[in-house]
Amino acid sequence: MPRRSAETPDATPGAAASRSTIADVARVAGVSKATVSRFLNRRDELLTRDIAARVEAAIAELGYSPSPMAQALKRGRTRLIGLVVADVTNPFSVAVLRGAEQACQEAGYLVMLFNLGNQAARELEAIEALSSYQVEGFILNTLGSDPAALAAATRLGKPVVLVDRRHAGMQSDFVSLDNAGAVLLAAGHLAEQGHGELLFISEPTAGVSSRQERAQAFQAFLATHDGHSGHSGQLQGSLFECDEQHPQALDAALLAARQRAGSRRLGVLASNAVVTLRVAAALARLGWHFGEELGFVGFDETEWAPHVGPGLSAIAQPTGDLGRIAARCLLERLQGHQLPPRQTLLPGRLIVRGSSRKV
Amino acid sequence: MPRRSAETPDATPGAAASRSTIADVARVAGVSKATVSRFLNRRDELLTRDIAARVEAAIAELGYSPSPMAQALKRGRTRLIGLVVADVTNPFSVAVLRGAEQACQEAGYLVMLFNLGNQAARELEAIEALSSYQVEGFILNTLGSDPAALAAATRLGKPVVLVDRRHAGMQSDFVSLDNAGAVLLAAGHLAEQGHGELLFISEPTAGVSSRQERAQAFQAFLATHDGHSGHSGQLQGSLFECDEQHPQALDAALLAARQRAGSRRLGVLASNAVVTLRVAAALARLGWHFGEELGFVGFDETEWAPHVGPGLSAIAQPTGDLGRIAARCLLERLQGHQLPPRQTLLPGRLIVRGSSRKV
DNA sequence: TTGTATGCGTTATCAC
DNA sequence: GTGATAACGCATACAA
Repeated sequence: MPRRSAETPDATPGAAASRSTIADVARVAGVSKATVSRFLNRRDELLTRDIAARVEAAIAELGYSPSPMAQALKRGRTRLIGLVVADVTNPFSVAVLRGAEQACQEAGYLVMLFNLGNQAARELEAIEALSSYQVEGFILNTLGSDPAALAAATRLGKPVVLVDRRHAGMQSDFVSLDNAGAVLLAAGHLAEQGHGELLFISEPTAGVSSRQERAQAFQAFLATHDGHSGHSGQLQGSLFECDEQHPQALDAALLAARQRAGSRRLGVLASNAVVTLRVAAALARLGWHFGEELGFVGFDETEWAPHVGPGLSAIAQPTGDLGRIAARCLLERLQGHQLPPRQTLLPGRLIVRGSSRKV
Repeated sequence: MPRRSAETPDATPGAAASRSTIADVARVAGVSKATVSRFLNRRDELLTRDIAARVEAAIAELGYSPSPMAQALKRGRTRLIGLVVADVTNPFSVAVLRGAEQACQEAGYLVMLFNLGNQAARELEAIEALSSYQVEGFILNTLGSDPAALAAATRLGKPVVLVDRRHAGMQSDFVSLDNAGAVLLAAGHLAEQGHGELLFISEPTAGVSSRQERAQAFQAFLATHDGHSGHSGQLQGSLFECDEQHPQALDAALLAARQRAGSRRLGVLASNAVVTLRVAAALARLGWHFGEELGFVGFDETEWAPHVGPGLSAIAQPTGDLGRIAARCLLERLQGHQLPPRQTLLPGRLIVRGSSRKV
């Protein structure tokens, strides 16, 4: 079948108006494909002025743009970055995504997103799907529970940057909030505001590194201050993992903590926004109020934090920067820089609202 | 340079372990490339048992999987769907994304996401970038302000499904909430709960169809009930567009509405979650409270709606279904079904909480 | 039933 | 400076 001539508008619905190719441009310009290709890739060197002009005109006339697919096939470079996210519903992940996307776009890369929908089992699948599309590197914000996934990526020789969550035995670059510092910031603030009994509430750790780090930092904080008497006498605290399935267990944990507190004030630290919402639900069931029966600080700043109760104090993560830095980190490796695995830790910012202020 | 032999593990870091190709499989299995290809695509017909076994073994040994890029180049089919979103930060968009993604995945398609970051100017750019990767169709949840964008998609003969927002002069399938019905539901509820003065608050319409539809439906509701005396005397209402830049204008609008209400109760209807947050901020400035100085219903159900004030009543959109239906709609067209443009309108669901209940 | 040859749209290596 | 031509990895018409 002869190629459809370029002049034919081809209004036939359904019959995709086949994109014009480099061959079409060459024919219209009356030159060879090689010349067109040269014009495109190394337009400055070795080109007669009038030939360059003709090629340029032909490209404009046909609205030609090269096929990244074919280019990828030939060059082995796709200018594609694979971004795997545990859950797009998570605002933290989305914020990171935005930062990464922006940095990639500036560098002429396109981001291919794969959403796990919190199914850890799909982690390997994601990496394979993405790498079959020849993405040049990965940004991973996943559970990190499947070692095979990370192995697959490195086996393929593709650089990986991990965000927020480490993977077991990883050799990759890593970008994250300074969890230890952030916990200190929050717990210190609660103590300073006169909360003598602290409760750290987390999702089930389930091997997620950031959750572990935050819990450990909290324990370290307690150990440091144990025996010391703070602003309101003895400082003590405990940890609780709140399971989605058993909300009443959270209620019980809160009641128990209040009991332990006695005359001291109870301060609660929620390890992320999901936990914050669960705590809010628990308070509603108990008839408690933020800033009254308990002081509160939660990880992750959200748009709704100012409007719940007296305003929820929060640890804001530099999400955009995390994404941007992760992307830049990856892009540097793509340039071929041989560097040892780097870790970048960014500080959190405490935003104080009514929920944690001394009455 | 001779191809690296398959047995070499090639641990050289940085030197991407080149994926094995169909040629490698053919060589290992001792057959031709065509045979391998046939095994892959039409494995049932025409294949000697032992040859099939050999090919299968070779594939397993090499961990071979075909390159979608090369397949796309050859077949013209990529199994890629382009999804353009005005703003990934918008929970509505993300929820739609999830539904669409799931449906596409089930059909063996991969979703390529392009985020506009609310820059309308990038709409055309998005469509061109995506279509250069040969996506087979588009799901668009964009501003719809750039007619050239939609034109570009249809010019390329690629089917398009619009979600939530219509485009000017569109010929495409369209999936959305039944905005008129939803407004009736919300306004009717407010009236029924004894709110005699209604205020509809929207973002600047700016040509976004869903905003227009909601505003018009509200006006229609007022027209219908004008003169009629409802549960609390005369029913009246007005509309206000709240600009992000001038929050104090919103405060003034609320005060004015309260004034007009006189002894009647004031009911406020927010046209989306962003507006709801702005109203919450305004109430904080005015010292008002949801459910007291005003009754409230907002479009879009959010995770935080139950925890703001006495709980915010909301119109929940069937976001997951919207995405799923949009994807299925597109996939049907991809199968080659020639159908006229379809519109699918899904009903909203009213969730009543403290903010709108009769005291 | 299997192998050979060709082309998808590019880029790169040669000649000219 | 420019033009043939051979790959890249795959699918397919055709030959055997």
